[in-house]
Amino acid sequence: MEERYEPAVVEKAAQQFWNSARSFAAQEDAARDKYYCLSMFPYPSGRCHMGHVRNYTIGDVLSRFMRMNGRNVLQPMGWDAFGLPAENAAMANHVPPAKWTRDNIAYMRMQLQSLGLAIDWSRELATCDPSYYRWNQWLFLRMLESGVAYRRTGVVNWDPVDQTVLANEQVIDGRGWRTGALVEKREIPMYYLNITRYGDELLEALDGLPGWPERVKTMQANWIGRSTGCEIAFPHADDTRAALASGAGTTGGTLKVFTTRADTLFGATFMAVAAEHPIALAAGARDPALQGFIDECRRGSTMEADVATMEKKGRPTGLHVLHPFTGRKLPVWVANYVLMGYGEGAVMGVPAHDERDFAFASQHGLPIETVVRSKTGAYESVVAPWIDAYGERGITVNSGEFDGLEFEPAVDAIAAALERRGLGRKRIQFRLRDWGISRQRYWGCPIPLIHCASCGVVPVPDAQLPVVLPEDLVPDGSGNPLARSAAFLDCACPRCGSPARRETDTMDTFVDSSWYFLRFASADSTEAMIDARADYWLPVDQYIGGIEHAILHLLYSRFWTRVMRDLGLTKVTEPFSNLLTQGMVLNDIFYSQPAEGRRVFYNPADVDSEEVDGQKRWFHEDSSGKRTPIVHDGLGTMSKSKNNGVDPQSLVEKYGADTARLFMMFTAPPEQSLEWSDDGVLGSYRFIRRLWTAVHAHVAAGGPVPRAAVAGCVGALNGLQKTLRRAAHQTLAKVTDDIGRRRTFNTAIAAVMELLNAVGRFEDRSPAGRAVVQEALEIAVMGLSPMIPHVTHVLWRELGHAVALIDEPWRAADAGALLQDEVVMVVQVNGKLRGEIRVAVDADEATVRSAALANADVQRFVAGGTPRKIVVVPRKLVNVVV
RNA sequence: GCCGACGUGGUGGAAUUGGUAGACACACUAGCUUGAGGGGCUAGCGCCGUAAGGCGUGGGAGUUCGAGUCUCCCCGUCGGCACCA
Repeated sequence: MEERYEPAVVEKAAQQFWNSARSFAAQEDAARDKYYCLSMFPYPSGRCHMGHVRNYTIGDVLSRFMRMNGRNVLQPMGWDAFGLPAENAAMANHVPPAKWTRDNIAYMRMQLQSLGLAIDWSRELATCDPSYYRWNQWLFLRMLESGVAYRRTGVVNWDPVDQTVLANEQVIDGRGWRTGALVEKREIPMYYLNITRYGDELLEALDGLPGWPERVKTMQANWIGRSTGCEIAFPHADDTRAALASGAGTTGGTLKVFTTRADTLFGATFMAVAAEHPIALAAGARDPALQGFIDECRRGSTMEADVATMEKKGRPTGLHVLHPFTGRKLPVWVANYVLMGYGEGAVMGVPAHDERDFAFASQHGLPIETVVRSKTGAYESVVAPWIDAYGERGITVNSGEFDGLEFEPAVDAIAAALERRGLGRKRIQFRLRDWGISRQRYWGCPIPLIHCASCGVVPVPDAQLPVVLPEDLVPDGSGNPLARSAAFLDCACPRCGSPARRETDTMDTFVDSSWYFLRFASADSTEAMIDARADYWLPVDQYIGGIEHAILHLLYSRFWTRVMRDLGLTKVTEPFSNLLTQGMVLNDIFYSQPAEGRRVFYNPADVDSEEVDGQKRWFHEDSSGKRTPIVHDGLGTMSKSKNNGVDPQSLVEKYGADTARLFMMFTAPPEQSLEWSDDGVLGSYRFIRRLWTAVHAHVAAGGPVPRAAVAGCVGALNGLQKTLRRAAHQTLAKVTDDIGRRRTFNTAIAAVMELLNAVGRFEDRSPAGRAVVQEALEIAVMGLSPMIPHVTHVLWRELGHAVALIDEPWRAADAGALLQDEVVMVVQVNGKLRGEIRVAVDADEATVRSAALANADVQRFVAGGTPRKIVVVPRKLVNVVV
């Protein structure tokens, strides 16, 4: 055995063994329990960062652990290969997105392989391969047939200078990121998937997912946001009716709203509608000032966070509706915080009992009328000046025949009365909205439709799938290059044969990632989207990915799997049995903002700082010595777009993959977010080297001790030998529990470090002593092997084993080795630690009490007082209360 | 703004079911080693205090014999908010 640990040599040898033995090629085997372990596939951004190392090492630790525990493990890998960054890179470098993407995949595949992951690479897929995305298209057509997919208009960000649709990420402070032009909202036709149809099921099924973190289930439940409320119709007053009849031509006679607080209906003093609402449009047509306000509302962001934080603005339309019970005329306002896409595009304003309505009414001098009082308090007749809205549920007042009711009876009574008049009813409403999948972008899966002048929108026949995306186009930032590609556009109408045009919109990349986990089970199938092998492997037993996917990706995947189930393609309903949400790896974000054009992000490694008047300033100095002042924008997830990733490659080259893996697993538990720092990498490296040295010293001193010889001397160990053996088996039990149940790899590693420290202090070189050391080293090596598979693979051989470590069964701790005769208990006086006692492990409570009271330190603090109470926690603690 | 989480020594973290706060490491300090460069070993290392002891888990209150852990309020940080993935 080499005395020196050489990571490059060790890692090459181990990887060559696994490759030639095909250790990680997964085969369906009905006789064995399968374990499908999946880490979320990466976007091929160019280079891996430490977040990837964390994600894939966690999956690898679990895969290797489960394999050694007898499971038939599948761990595949693929590439989420469509998306916006490829188009941005294409614009910057004048390279087609396809080439950029495939080059990135090649480099990142090499990086992942250098980490020694136990992956079945024969199942690798990329979502930009026609053999993959043809099934997106195929299923989309099935969804159109079943009505799950449908067409309607939706709102997008429009850059008027580039004449192009912008992603939310490309809108910065309301302006296009390249042009700086004020962004406008624009309504265009799009395709939607009817996820709300599955809203109830997606919500209720969360209870059947015990392997998911509570926080994720809570977030999903809140996102779906099922609420019971009332639809209420406010009849148009004469002025509104007249305006609509002459204006937009809309009739219908009422203004509909949805509310969860029908009990406050009598407190409604105004109505607020979205800028795009028919009443707003009709009023705007007659009032240029109002039209100006409506136009202003059209600008600005479509993002909920922006809408929720922007200044609330509104203007009166001059039109009115009638209260459904009192007939009172209520003014209709246009408000920028009411969005057409949510609910009915209109809300009733109840300032006394809603924060936002209160702020709006206060600002515009609208009446505020109390209709709910608290259950406990007296009637709170609140007169001006108002302090705040009373938003709690209470007892109705000033509500005519509905006075004196609690929340639920009030809602029920009001809903029933509305229904009798034909002006409303109870209704269930979801916060969840249907999923718009159309993207006006090139680098995505083409939507398989054809536009024909005579037949309209015609689906591409299955036999003509896939609609292949041309891979040689280079986007330039203005519009979709597909729309300028005659080779793509021109086709014949499948129905009438006349010349027609292809749809140029592509699909949201969330479509690609909503079913890849199913495809891995039948990755080579050319005949079908998935086949019977999916029923063997699915559901995914352990899914691992960043907490940032807690809602969208996971919800879309749950939805998509149900659609496939309902089409008879799979028996699976829930795709992921257990979910581990990995915490984000954070790093500083730095950018400079030129007077014109887009922000430039700087990697933290390229940023310097100085103190000026006690204030820290950041700057970037280029090779010519020119300094650019830089803004520090806090901490954020490592990403390509923020240019704050740390490439693991230099770490791997310097210390080896095992050190990189060990460090990421040791530095924090997996679910916790982590501020990147490489302090401590060296410590992980030194630990591996200590492990190597310990095995080397043991083997050099007389060779490995065979297993039979170890077993032979267990019955006749002396005290110190027994103690080390107990420590070894306690470590094994803890490592098994920490990996298998708790998923706290950091504490598993710490436990092995302690064991190795104990081995280092153990100086007994007798045959029995060497046998105990052999066993302790085997436990250390096996226990760490899921984390540092390469070095442990080699060390296992050196410890005298012919079978490769990855093919060994995981050992169980010997219960006999764990037994103890005595325990140390701590004694508190009034809750403060005062002493220790040593008692037999099975001592009864009376013995423990008297031992505690007899302790000299305890007596000093009891100081003649009488114990009022003595609390005994068996085998742990005694608390004497004086 | 809304939804979800997190906050413990100089640093990363440990404390698994309400029961010894700081395991295991990093950094630092001192010493040893005639293998100078990220070497090895030993010792020290929460704060105040000579000590006895006191204080201490973002801040404030509460429940309990006992709170890092449970409850309430506040502050800060991170993730998500539907076209980044």
